Amino acid sequence: MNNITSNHYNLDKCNNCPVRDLSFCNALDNSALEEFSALSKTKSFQDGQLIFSEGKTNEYLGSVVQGIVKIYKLLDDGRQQIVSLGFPGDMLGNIIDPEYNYFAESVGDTKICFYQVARINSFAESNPEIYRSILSKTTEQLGHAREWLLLLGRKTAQEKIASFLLLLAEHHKGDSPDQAFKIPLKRQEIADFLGLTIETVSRHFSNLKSKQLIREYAGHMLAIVDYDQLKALA
Amino acid sequence: MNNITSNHYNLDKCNNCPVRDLSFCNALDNSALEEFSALSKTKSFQDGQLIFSEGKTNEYLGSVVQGIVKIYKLLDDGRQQIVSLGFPGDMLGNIIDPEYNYFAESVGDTKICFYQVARINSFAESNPEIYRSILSKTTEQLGHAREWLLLLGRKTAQEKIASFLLLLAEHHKGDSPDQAFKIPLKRQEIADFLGLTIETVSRHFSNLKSKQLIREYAGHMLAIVDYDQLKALA
DNA sequence: GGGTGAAATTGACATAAATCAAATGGCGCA
DNA sequence: TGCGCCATTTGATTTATGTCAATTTCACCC
Repeated sequence: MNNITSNHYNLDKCNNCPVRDLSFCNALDNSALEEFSALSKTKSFQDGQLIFSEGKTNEYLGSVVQGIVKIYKLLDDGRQQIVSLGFPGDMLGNIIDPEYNYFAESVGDTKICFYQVARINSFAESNPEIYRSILSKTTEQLGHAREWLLLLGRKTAQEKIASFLLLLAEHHKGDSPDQAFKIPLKRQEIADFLGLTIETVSRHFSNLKSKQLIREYAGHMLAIVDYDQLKALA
Repeated sequence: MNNITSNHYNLDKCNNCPVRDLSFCNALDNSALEEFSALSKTKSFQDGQLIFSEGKTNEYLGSVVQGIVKIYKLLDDGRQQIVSLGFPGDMLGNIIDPEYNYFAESVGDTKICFYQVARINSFAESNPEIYRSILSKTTEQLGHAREWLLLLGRKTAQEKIASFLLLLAEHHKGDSPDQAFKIPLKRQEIADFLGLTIETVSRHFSNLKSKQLIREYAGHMLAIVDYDQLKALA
């Protein structure tokens, strides 16, 4: 990420820039959006690929175009906590801090659209409303983080799992109600997102299956059988 | 808070507005700061007093002037998680969401400076840099929230307590190194901040005391005896 | 100074989740 | 088809933290 401009990353000029469809830029009018989009470059990442690291110079602001990105923190002994999942449309990083404070890694294959922080700032001189857009995204992320504080600090393992499944379901609302979807995270990642161990995650999945609240098939396809009852557990 | 403009709250016009000294407005030049400050009103709160509630219309953005404010979320059955502590200089609330998403309550006696969100927005028409200031504060809060996600999700009770004490110590750096300070939170509040029970908090305080890493006296005065060892536990 | 009530501590015990260890399942690939 | 590698599940056991119940401490006030 810190050498995103170097050739071996093979960046594409982002012509029909994805930000157009993202609330990210909802404060910009069409011509400003055009101009801003021209500053972006998209890049593809494979499953498990590192996107940026804690401590590295914060040169780029990203926007998830496709796939899911996990943002996580590490303790010295390797304990890991995922602090955010970036879905399409979500902002990645910030334009304030001099360094990244997190690790970001691709969950499955992803496409991410990057903007140089420096360019955003100079663009903002004539289009200051860009800051309000970014503020809006950041406020949203703060809300999610605090929701998760409640989950991590006060919910039981079962409640955590139920909340997580409902969160995933939220992101498939468009598809069609009660539609099955693929669980994008491995059990270990779910554990690192919920502050649990892999075994506890597995056991509670089994519980929910035996209670017929969910159904899992064909690898990792998940169907929520009884949405209301699941919600009651969350 | 939703009737902050009504008489019985007895608001003072904030003449020498505290925001002047807060990074909150660091993007504003002097005359703009003057103008902005004139929009503010300070209000005092007593220990335990509710400042705003989840679900109420978000009409005001606050800035903590004096004392500490706890921001928390509740589950239906009363389980509580403090998601943020607001120290002097910290922003309270946001200018994006239509409603408050949290409860805010005074920890000890506090003074808070309020701005109407609507006025901030109209002020921003001629001073758009205000958005960058608020973005900066919000990004900082997001960083703290995510740091706490790591704590809640992955740290042991002992590590949580140690981290908490170091956090408090951070806010007394100015006073003088190794200076004792008053623990502003009750045990129950500490528990609700760390995702623990009051008994676990108490036991680990006792542990740390018997290990001579900290000393507590005269009610709730705390002295960190061995800073480095405490840090090693965090 | 003694009484009152809230807050904090301490003890005994229960339990949810972690840990350790095996077994099973799924999938690419020779 | 079967081997090998992960990921996942399941089981047995331990442990950190929660729960329930006294007891102690402390601030406040008459």
